[in-house]
Amino acid sequence: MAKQTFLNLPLDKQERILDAAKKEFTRASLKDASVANIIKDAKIPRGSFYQYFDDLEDIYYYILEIHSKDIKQRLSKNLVNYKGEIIKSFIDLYQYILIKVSSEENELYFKNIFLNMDYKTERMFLPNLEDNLNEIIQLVDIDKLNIDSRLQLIYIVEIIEAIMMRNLIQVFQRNLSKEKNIEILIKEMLLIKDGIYKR
Amino acid sequence: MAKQTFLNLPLDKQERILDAAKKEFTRASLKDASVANIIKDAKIPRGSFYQYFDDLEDIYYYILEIHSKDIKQRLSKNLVNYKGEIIKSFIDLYQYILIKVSSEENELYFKNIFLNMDYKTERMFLPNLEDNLNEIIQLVDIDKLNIDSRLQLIYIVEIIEAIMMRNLIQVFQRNLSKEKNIEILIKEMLLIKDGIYKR
DNA sequence: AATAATTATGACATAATGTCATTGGAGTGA
DNA sequence: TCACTCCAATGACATTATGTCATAATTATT
Repeated sequence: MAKQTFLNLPLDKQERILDAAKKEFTRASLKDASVANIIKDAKIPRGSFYQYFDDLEDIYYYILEIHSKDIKQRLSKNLVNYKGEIIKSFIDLYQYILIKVSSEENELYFKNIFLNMDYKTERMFLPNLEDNLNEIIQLVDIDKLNIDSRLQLIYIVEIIEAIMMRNLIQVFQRNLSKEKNIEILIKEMLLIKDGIYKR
Repeated sequence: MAKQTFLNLPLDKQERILDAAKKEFTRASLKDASVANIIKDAKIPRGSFYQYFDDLEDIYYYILEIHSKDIKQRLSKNLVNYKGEIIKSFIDLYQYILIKVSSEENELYFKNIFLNMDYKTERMFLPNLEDNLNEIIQLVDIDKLNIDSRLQLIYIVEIIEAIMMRNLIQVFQRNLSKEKNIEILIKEMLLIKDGIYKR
């Protein structure tokens, strides 16, 4: 995940390389992108690239992490603000993500990311077990939830995140408005909140 | 999706090629697999391969479809057998898939498929909007469901399939027993059936 | 037997990957 | 000032892959 050599570089050079890589990942999926295009654009020799990163994947996930760092933080904040209300916290998180991925500067980059989404990329992008999810679930108010133990919160979070990801992909696949897209997300959230079977 | 030339081939030759390809996709992900290995194993010249398939992806999805054809059919059958009961139908489908993907001959192949799962592959593998899902949702009994229109069934099916896929991936990621895995799936299904919030 | 249609073949042009030996330069200590 | 150390920079290279294409071989059709 970015070798020390890269991190030692002057910031403007780092930025030049990351910009070139982001440009390439805006043009093509991870599968179709090439190191050649990145180094040409960033004006660095081929050997240097491999001094900085293991390979394409390495820089791909490095850049993605830069863009998703605040998403992971936002969830904890929401849980505090909404007093452990999990559904509200995730709906707010979704709106936050939606604004972020459809911002002028990032839209085409994210379009490419989401149209080629795989499970590994998803794990990098959303809060997950490997990072701070364990701390996060401590913040959830489970009194109103239909579970026997805090452990089962994992199931709920996974379901919610699956729903979020699917709806995000729809943004770029269909040409729905942001409003309509959020409307559907909220409908689905309520569906699993109250149950898909009638009370 | 497999050119006519391939389909004209004698069946044993077709099979030889498909076997070689499946072997390669058991060894490596779509990203890491190579045409070279397939043609070496199948003992056909390079040119022939490209007479039969557009490229690696082409044969990858062709093989996957062979293995998922009956899964898609099974869902309709279940809906008939279970009189439109959607949750029961999907739980049965899950058990059917689980047996299939962990069968002696297919286990390592599917392990590779699932550990490298992406959304495109998922759409190929599970019943989806593009194929007969529209007919399928006609079979669902929506009287007990918490929706206003049959259209919204799509949301429910998507949520259920997302849950299924995540649990299938777990089979190969963690080393859970099949029994424990199904137990968790059923728990999650009941969770969304009754709602994640207490009644 | 002649001709048409289809399939088989492997050499080739092209492009990509990751490595490595060497060069260059900045900082340090004597 | 010099020698030395430590990184960073560099691009040629071996290797491996892709997809194409002209031609040969085989099979079908008349």
